[in-house]
Amino acid sequence: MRVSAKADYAVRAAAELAAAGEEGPVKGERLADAQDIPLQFLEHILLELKHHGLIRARRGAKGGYWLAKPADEITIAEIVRAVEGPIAHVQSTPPEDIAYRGSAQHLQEVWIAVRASLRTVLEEVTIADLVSGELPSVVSDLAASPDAWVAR
Amino acid sequence: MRVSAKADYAVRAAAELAAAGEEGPVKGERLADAQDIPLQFLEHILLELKHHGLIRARRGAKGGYWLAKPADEITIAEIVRAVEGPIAHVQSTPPEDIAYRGSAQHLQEVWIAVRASLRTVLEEVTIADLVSGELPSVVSDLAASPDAWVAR
DNA sequence: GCACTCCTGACCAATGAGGTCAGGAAAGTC
DNA sequence: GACTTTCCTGACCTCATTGGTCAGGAGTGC
Repeated sequence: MRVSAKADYAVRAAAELAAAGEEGPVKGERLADAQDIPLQFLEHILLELKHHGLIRARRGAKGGYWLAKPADEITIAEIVRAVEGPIAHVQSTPPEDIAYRGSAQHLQEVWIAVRASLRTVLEEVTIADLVSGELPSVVSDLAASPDAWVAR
Repeated sequence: MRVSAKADYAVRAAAELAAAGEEGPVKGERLADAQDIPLQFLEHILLELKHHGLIRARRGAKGGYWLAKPADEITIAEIVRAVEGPIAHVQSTPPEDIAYRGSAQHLQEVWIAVRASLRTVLEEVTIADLVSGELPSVVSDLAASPDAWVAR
């Protein structure tokens, strides 16, 4: 139930690419500097994003990375899945494939609801939303409650 | 973003205890059998739940475990926190303590919303709800959508 | 005294997290 | 063609976590 450094880094790098927009390929080093991410680690992450078709790259002088799609067509969920794998799996199996016995019968519905609630946030926010700061209302409503900001 | 075996096991054991109700202490072995959980592993988990004040136990013949509070006062969130630690931390720090730079400024709100959405499910469902199958409407609504049951 | 059951710490193998290092392979420049 | 730049890739490293097992100690009830 935690967010890994990799996922956090990947989203931040994507945001930086979106902000760069049409100004041509952005070097890995610039992304690393802008977001304070270890360069060599970031390169591995960018490679994964590339393999999943979310970004593209060119080598050599004038080389760098750019988004493979418009920023408003890339969701945070896609990025998280690319680097962390499936969301909200239980013991590494998807919740719809689990059968519970006895008193735990209905636990499956709970894990399904957990995944669904994560999706309502992660699949709703695009990189463009993130950069502009205009988050979908589902999300800004959740983040607006003072309760959401306190630890438990 | 995954649910560990420990959390899954812990919730299932708690459900079994709730179902046993007033019939006195339940042996670890019976819980393990009923929910198909490795006994020795389960014992460690039950110990953690006990240390967090969620269950109680007595040794010896006629010994066993029982819930420390009424089942409708124990939420799934409490159980998950007891065995997995804080929910939705980013790189092991709570989202409210992270400061993002540049284009990632608003990422903090996103992670806060992620945590809030998890809480709306996990803090709403009690062990009593789970056993009875009458889940809160927030949760059953989420689980009712066919969309929630398909992988991505 | 004895059986029963929980309690606890030590241990273990496999995996993931969070990186670093070294070199190779394209792309552009002179 | 040589050189520089930048991405690409695999190997490696340390440490913590996951998902357990094992062995024994300590209460409890009869």
